[in-house]
Amino acid sequence: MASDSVHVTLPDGKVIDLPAAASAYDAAAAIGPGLARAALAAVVDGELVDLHRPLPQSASLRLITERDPEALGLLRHSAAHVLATAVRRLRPEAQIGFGPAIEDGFYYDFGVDEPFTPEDLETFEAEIQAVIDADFPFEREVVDKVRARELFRDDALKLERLEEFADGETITVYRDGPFLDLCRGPHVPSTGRLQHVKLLSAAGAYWRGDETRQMLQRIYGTAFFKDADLAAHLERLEEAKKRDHRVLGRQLDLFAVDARVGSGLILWQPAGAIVRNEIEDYEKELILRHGYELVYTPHVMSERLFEISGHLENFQENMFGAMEIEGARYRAKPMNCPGHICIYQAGQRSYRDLPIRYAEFGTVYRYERSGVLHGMLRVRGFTQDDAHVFCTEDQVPSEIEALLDLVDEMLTTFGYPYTIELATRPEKAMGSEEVWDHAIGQLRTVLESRGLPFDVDEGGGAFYGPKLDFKLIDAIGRKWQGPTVQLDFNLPERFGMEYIGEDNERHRPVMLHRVLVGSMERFVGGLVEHYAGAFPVWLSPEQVRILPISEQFSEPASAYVAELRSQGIRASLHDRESLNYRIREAEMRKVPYMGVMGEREVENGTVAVRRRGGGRKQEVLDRRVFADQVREEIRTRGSG
RNA sequence: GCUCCGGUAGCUCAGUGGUAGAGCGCUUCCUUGGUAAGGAAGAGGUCGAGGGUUCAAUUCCCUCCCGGAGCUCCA
Repeated sequence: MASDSVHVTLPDGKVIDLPAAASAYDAAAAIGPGLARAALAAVVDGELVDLHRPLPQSASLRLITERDPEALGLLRHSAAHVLATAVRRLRPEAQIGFGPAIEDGFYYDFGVDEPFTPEDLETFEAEIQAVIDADFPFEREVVDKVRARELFRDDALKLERLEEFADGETITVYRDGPFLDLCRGPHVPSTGRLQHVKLLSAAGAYWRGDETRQMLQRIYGTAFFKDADLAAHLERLEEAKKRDHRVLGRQLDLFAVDARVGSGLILWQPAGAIVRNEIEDYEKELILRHGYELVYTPHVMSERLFEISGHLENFQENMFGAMEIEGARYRAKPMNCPGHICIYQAGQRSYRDLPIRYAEFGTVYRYERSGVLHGMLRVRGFTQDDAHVFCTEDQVPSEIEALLDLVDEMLTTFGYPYTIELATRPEKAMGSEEVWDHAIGQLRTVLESRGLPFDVDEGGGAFYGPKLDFKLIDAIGRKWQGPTVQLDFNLPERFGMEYIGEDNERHRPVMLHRVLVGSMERFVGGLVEHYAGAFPVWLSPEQVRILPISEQFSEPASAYVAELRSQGIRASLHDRESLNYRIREAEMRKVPYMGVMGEREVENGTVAVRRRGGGRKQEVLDRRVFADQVREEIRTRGSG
């Protein structure tokens, strides 16, 4: 065996020997021609690298094919380069920014004088195909800073990035055909490996995300290995569009906005108000059972309160401006916590009283920049299902545990799987690092002791404390902001909160902020998309619609509607137009149950029940049996 | 807030330098129907607001308001 040969260890433990300077591709070829064709890149000693990179003398090797989880990101990153290649061919003057792979695709930022149009995207797509057909190899080159400056002498944005490299740090560039980019890599072997690339949209994006910097034009796209996967992805986008809560909100008369009311302020129509009220009723029942007490606090409060709380100092840019009454300044509250603290301080508290758990559906107002407003999901006025737990430091872990139970029970009711994130100290924060570290440690300990998996969101905490964020996963796999639990050692300090301990001394309580749904507006907006407007029966604005075959049967039908209503079921009568028409109306209105009554039913005391989305299938039931079934479904908050 | 795109009937949208159309919805009438649109007639619009250019502006220009795709931020 020659001393300069290469030994690679494969995942299955098998060792193969190759000539010096052999690449992962050579290894693949040695294993079989099929693998050599399929290989896209390799993981060598744990690092993802190009397929044609020479291997070290001794290495562990795993070949990456399109079946591996790393493959899509790799493909899309290469697709971004192919996009830039195409754009540069057609627009040589375009400055190149960054072009990474992102969750569902990739983007590339360009500095151009004129923004791109939809027609431009079509032209670029055609050129992308040409670049793919040309099958340019992706070639990696290691360069020094001097050489890199020379290569990118006309690319101001790349030069700026270049200066951030430390002296001696490895700088790599990638070339595919005519295009050269400063890039860490790795890439697929050649542009021909890209097959199914689709450009999706173009929009402005600040250079490096900094609004004081130049605005670039970002092109978003996606890429897949299989045409069917691309088609499925585009279908998912269509599906998301169909579920858009703004569209369904209008169709189902759930909520409205009105320029006369103002941007980012929601008008809840009766149907939407029912959904919201059901959630609030459910949650009240839930939290009262879990030892909470309901409180109410004003919407407008003296500005001095927010000086004490620190909101004026830390949150002012998100607050509505002050209003002046008799020389005193008032503010719309941006959070409910100061009010709840004042209620705590309305009396002397003993350790025997703790934990105290105050809950309020508290409406808050926050200034949000106009560009971020979005339907019900991002607004300027919203109602939080807010609660604050005041307890001793010793009680924190058990309170967190109780909250984890509460969150789990609620999210299960709505059919949301979820993930947990632990968010740590942000740059702008109150309180010492020791206090923060201690608080973060407590949250971490509880999660770990329960064996719950979680991610860490560095710097994602609120200014007054670390938090646990729950992310919901909806019916089409998207993530939503869910419950949050925030630990706060700071506000009790600022307000000088106290309780009398067992030792008859004054002690400072710890405070937990928590929301379950977060904002009623956002949560209901999210639910609309989650259920695609077809709410489960307990949440449906209209639960049963009774359709007499003809007006001849309106009277018994109307009597049955009254009977259902008297049992607490939201039922209505629709007796105009043809039956076909009314069935269609009810289906489009997403009413969960339609009850048809004609001669047969009237004679037999039955109702022909058709389920939403169930087509012509019907079930003839005794009227009382049907009412009982619906009531039971409502009572158990079934997800049907 | 910034870049770009848009705002015409309640909704979805077409259209034009000479003050406007469709479908759905709404109203009325006819139809009395067995599981996703029965038929007819009618009402409904200062073409987002203000200013400018023009003999004439919904149409062209400017400013503002509102919405959308993003950037940044976030419950």
